[in-house]
Amino acid sequence: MTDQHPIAGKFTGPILRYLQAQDKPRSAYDILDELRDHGAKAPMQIYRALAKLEEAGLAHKLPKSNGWIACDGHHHDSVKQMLILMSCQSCGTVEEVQDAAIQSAMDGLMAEKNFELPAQTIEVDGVCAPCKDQE
Amino acid sequence: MTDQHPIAGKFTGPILRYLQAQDKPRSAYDILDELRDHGAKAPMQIYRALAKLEEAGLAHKLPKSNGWIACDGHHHDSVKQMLILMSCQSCGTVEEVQDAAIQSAMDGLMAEKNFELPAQTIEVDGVCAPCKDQE
DNA sequence: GATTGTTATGTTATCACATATCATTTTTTC
DNA sequence: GAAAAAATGATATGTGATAACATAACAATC
Repeated sequence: MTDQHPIAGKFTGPILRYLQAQDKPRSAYDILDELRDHGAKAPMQIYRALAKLEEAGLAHKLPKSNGWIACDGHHHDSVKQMLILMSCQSCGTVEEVQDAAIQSAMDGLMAEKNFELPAQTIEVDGVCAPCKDQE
Repeated sequence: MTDQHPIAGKFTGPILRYLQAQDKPRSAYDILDELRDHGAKAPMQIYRALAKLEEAGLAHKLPKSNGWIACDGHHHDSVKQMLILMSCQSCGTVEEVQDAAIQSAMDGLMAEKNFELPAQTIEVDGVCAPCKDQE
């Protein structure tokens, strides 16, 4: 594979590279502005490409704050495992984690409630270790 | 307590009663339309009142889907405990839960990451037991 | 009771995020 | 290479949220 962005679509590659170069989430409209010189003109073009990237697991959407990030590269079990995005309110960075203990507790609760839960991405907003320590 | 809506503000009472009468979340603009005859004219009036209700623990915002619900009346530990809103994609109902096992797993992860996490409201979207069973 | 500070409320305008819809182009498939 | 299907382009609009400023209500102090 010589191509770093093997997802179909005119904008998927540029978007992915742009997101990978960022150290914090970007909005669809940020991306749109960035890709003007690639021919992007309307939000839909960006949202369509982002949907493909997300489906491929190459990008994640922050469900609360509407931003988008490139996946950190670790494999996620997108079928069953909840993906937790730890977002720092101070510096803006986002760390991706999947955690067996949380997963197991969540599975237990959902079984108890007889609630059918597909894989989720949840966002938690706090203060990351470096920001916390430098206070 | 004789007053069912002891929060200051012209719209907090009517909003709370409206939300309590609903069986699914309503948007701020739904509420605005509903409260026209109480004198509401602009979104800010609703958002301000909702912020007060939320701070008082009488209403919750669904962080993903932007809706608002009245609290179900159970006491929530709003200081430390994560509130999970289980939202049914089929019928729209929302169940509020706080779960010790999930809390403990989450606390463990946050301690491990040295991530400071204030109380969170998270929304998970699935299919509730009644909807699941009647399929 | 006039002045000042403070909080609550009203109002306009605008920003930000997301999608519906339809036209056009490209690709696929027969 | 024509018909069907999928992708893309482009316009318009729907939806959620807040900035910014104006006014009113209230309380405290002089």
